[in-house]
Amino acid sequence: MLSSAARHLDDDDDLDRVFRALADRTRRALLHRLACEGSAMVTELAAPFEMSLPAVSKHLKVLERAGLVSRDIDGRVHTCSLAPRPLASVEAWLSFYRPFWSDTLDALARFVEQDDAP
Amino acid sequence: MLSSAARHLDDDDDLDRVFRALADRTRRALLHRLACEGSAMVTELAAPFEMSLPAVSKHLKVLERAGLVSRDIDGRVHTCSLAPRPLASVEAWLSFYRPFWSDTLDALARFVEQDDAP
DNA sequence: ATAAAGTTAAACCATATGGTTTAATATTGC
DNA sequence: GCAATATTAAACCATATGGTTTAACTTTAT
Repeated sequence: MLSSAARHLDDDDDLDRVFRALADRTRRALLHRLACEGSAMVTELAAPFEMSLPAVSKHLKVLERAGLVSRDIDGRVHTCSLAPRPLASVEAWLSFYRPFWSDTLDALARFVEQDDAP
Repeated sequence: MLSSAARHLDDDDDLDRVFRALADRTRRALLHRLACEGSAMVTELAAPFEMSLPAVSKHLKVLERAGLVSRDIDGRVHTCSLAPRPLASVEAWLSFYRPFWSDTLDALARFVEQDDAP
C-alpha cells in the first residue's frame, strides 16, 4: 500500500492532468461532443474543428492521459468515449470550496477573514 | 450589449484561465491556504513553499488574472484573499456532466426496473 | 537620511504546449 | 497486390510556463 504522502502526490498529479486537460476550449468541446452525441471515432470528432487531424488527435491523447476519454481500438478505427470519473475528482476538490462561494455563507467567509486578524 | 457569440467566447476565455490556474499544485495549495487560514500578505503566503518569492508572486498573479484571488494594496503590503466566484463557474460547467458520473449505472438500473414494471 | 521590508520587474533558462506539414503504420476493400 | 482509409509519429515552429537570480521600486522605521 502506498503511504498517505505518496498517494497524496498521486492525487495532485491526477488533478494537474485533469485541470490541464480542461484548460483548453477545444478539449472541452470534444468532451461536450462525446457527452451529447456519444462515442465516435477520431475522424468524426475532428471534423467540426478547423484545425488539422493530428492536432485533434493530440488533444484526444491529452484527454486520454487525464482519464477523461477512453479509447476502444477496433482495426484502424479508434472509438473514443467520455470517461467521466475524473470529473468526480474535480467535483470532490471543488466541494471543499463550496461554502466560500455560496451566497448564504458570504458572511461566514467574511467572518473567517476577520477572525484572522489579531 | 455583447452578442451571444462574443459572450460565449468570453466564457471560454474565463474557463481557460480558471482551469489553467487550477492546474498547478502550488496554486491549489495557495487557494487552500487562503481558504483555511484567511487572507495574508504575499510574504506570508510564500513562506511555506520551497520556491523563491518571485515564483510565488507570479503564481498569485496567475490566480488573480483568473479572478480566484483578490488583492488589497496597503502601502507596501499586498493582502491577498480568496475570490471564490470563478469556482462557481467551474461548478456550473461541471454540473452539465454530473449525470454522466453520478451513479450512471444505478440510474440506468432504476430506469430499466421502471420500464419493466407492470 | 539611510536602511530595511514587501513586492514586482527584468532577464534568462529549460521545458511544455498547441499548432503545422509531411511521413509512416495499420487495416480494409476491390 | 494495390489503393484508400484511419490514425499516429516525427520534425518543426512560435509562444507559454515555471522556475531562477539580480535589480528596481515603494513604503516604513530608526
